[in-house]
Amino acid sequence: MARARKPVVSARKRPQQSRSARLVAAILEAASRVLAREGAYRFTTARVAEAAGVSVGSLYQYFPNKESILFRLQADEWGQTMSQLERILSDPNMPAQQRLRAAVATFFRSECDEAAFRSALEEAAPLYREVPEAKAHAEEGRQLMQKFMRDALPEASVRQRAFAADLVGTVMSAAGKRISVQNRSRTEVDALAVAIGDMFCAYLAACRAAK
Amino acid sequence: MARARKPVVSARKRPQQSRSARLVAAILEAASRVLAREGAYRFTTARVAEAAGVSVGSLYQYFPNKESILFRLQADEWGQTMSQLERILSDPNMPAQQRLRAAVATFFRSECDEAAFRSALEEAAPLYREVPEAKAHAEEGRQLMQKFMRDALPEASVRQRAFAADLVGTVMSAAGKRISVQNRSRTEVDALAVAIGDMFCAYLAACRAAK
DNA sequence: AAAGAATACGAATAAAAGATCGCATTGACT
DNA sequence: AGTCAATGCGATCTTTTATTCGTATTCTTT
Repeated sequence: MARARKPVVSARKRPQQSRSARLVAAILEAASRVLAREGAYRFTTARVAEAAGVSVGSLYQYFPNKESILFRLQADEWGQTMSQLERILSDPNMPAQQRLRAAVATFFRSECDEAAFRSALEEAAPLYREVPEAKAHAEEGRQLMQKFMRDALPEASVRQRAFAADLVGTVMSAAGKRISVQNRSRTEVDALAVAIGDMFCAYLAACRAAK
Repeated sequence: MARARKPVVSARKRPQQSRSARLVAAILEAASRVLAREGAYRFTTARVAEAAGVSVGSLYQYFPNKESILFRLQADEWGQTMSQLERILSDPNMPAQQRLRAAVATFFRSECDEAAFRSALEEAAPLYREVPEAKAHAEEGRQLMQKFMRDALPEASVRQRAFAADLVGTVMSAAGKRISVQNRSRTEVDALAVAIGDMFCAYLAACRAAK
């Protein structure tokens, strides 16, 4: 499963004038359209440039390679999702269980709403998964879930909490991605979100009871 | 996310002599090695032919295109996994809950044991997902899980059983795939399998109780 | 061993894709 | 207006990839 070259995704040049900032924005917007429409295997710099109404050369002024565009899309998406989930999972005005249910529902709904884009981004993951920045994201997600578990399983050991966080995080993320691939109706997705939220809560309740 | 050409994976020619049967076997074995080693994006007919010690031309005698090789690998894998799960989930000597736990454990373990191959096969899914044969597989999986639910939720309506089957099937399959990507230790995977089995059982118990 | 079918070969073709570079254009600043 | 840096362009080069086709080899059957 080894990818050949060492991965580079850091920006080649920083846009300084407003037109170049607009250009970068146009590229990213076009890239997400191309990705959603064509899928990861047909995502090419030429197609992105054309969709953005820009030349390939301009594209390569600000992105060192096509992986860096994909990674950028992923990073932006990740940032939004994470801040959303962080807000929900840390909300002090709700009991932990309710927060978890809300997080699942929100996450699933966002996966469903942009299903084509999200599932193509997942398809493209092998192209950027190896870069260090991507691993940092995964770590960030783990942290967030562990922090939540301090509220959900206050009596549990650190080790137990880490395990529960891993379990819930893995299942939630994997199921969410799967849902984006299957592109289902909102109704179905909402029902699954409720059921999976219930499952998590039942699991956590059992953990607390086993104490 | 549209794939361009209409997909064809049916065999071009049937091997008649023993040497050609061996050739096809060598190609498939080499293909799984290449896929595991290089990943889906670097899976090429040239690399497969070389790994098999065979010429590209020979490869194209029996496979119409590279997608058909990937699909064949997937179909073989699927067949094995399905018959394994079918045996476990239909075992009349075990209570339903225990069967489900065993199924999860077996599935996760198999995903873990050939992690590189399985996760690359998943990466390659967009290349063959559209062919009708692949959809038949998904349907087969659904049927199996619904059949199991007749034992697990005997009092439930068909609709409820279908939903439970969908939920359990989706989560199990998605989590299993995710696990193959993360390539974890057997110990970790077994622990996750137990926990997810517990979650499913708790969910089913709750379904029965809600009756 | 001769003949015909099956099989294997791999150089060759064509298409696609990634990335670059020299030149043209634009903007900022004096 | 003039100058210089930043920006934008797209033809072009190189590599990779999928697939084919004419020919050589091997098997089977007589």
